[in-house]
Amino acid sequence: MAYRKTPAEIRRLEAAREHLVVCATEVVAEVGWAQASVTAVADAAGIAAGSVYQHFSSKSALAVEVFRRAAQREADVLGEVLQGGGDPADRLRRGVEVFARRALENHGLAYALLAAPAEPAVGAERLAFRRRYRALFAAVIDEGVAAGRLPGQDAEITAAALTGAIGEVLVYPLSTSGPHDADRLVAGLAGVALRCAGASD
Amino acid sequence: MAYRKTPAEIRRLEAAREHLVVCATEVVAEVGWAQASVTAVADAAGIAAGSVYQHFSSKSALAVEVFRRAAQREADVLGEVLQGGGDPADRLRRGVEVFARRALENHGLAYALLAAPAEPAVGAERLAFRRRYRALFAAVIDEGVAAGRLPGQDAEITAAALTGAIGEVLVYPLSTSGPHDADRLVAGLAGVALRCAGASD
DNA sequence: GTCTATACCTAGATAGAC
DNA sequence: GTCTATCTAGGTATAGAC
Repeated sequence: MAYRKTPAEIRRLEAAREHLVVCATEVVAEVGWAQASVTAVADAAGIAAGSVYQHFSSKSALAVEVFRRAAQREADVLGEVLQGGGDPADRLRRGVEVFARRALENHGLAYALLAAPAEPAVGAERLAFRRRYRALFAAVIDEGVAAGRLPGQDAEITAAALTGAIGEVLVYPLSTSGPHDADRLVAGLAGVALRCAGASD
Repeated sequence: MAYRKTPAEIRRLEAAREHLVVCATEVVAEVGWAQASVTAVADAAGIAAGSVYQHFSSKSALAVEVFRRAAQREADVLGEVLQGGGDPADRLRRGVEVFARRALENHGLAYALLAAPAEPAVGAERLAFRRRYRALFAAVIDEGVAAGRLPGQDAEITAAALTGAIGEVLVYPLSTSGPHDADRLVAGLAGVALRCAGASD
């Protein structure tokens, strides 16, 4: 019994934890938070329910980790597009398009992140990330206003409205497995988002 | 023991049920769905937990009734304003203003209706009512487009965006008890809603 | 019809064998 | 470290006295 963990042990543990998070994410994407019990997640990862507690102190802690990972990826992608160069209104359009496309391509996970019923800890995380999305939108709107490309407005309110609008427009398609015309939806959403910010085009 | 209930008995029963619904609504507005256990609700109504089942077959049934009553009131008020006469864009603005004011005046309940974590049955009801709000908005937008007052657009998408935008803009103020500048918020929200629909003004 | 007391179920968390 | 088996808590729903 080593006094401290060997590098190999550490790596193996981290890999196990990683595997657990990935499997849990898949379960959540498929059945939602409410049905993603510790047992279900452990089964998916091929370990015993009790072993989950080797990696996370509680079910909530695992759920929060799952949420953060996935939401962070989307925030990164959105930020990348919104903070690029060129016309702010154009960046806004592309940001909305990219966000919507990714959500539609991965409905289960997107629905879980945006709207699915979840325990309080995940709900709090969701609020936090919505604030981050909002901040990203607010920044590009402020730029557009400063550049005279968008009319004067309260960027915080517009950004919140954008966040809510995108979520709501996506939720119905996301919550059904039936086919929907993605192109039409994405174009319509981008249009309404631009109008929201007052882009003339 | 009467063969069938006397009118007085019926009235008393309905009053008791009514009282239960009202008290449950207050509890939900104060502590949210998750904390509104049968015990808590019964305590608030001044009856025993078991007696709740004299009026509702399950906790879910009671929760759904509470949600429906409150959401219906808002839908009625919103419909009243949106379906009045005069300029469609003007009606849209007033509808948003009225909805937002009422929500801000009654944050607890509004937050419960719009966003608070809830059991699946209530979640389903929430989706249903959002579709109704959306339909109300879509109707006035279609009118505005037909009258040439609003630019051509997919009214369903715009209506969904409005529903989401209003909810999101209100959620943050609603979830905090701290003071916020209601007038500024309402004006900003009305502005973004009009832009959303493409109203030039 | 309403109360008290309790049965029961679900799901998270833990203990101890291996 | 991981599994099996179990404990526990919280909350819905029910049974039986009054």
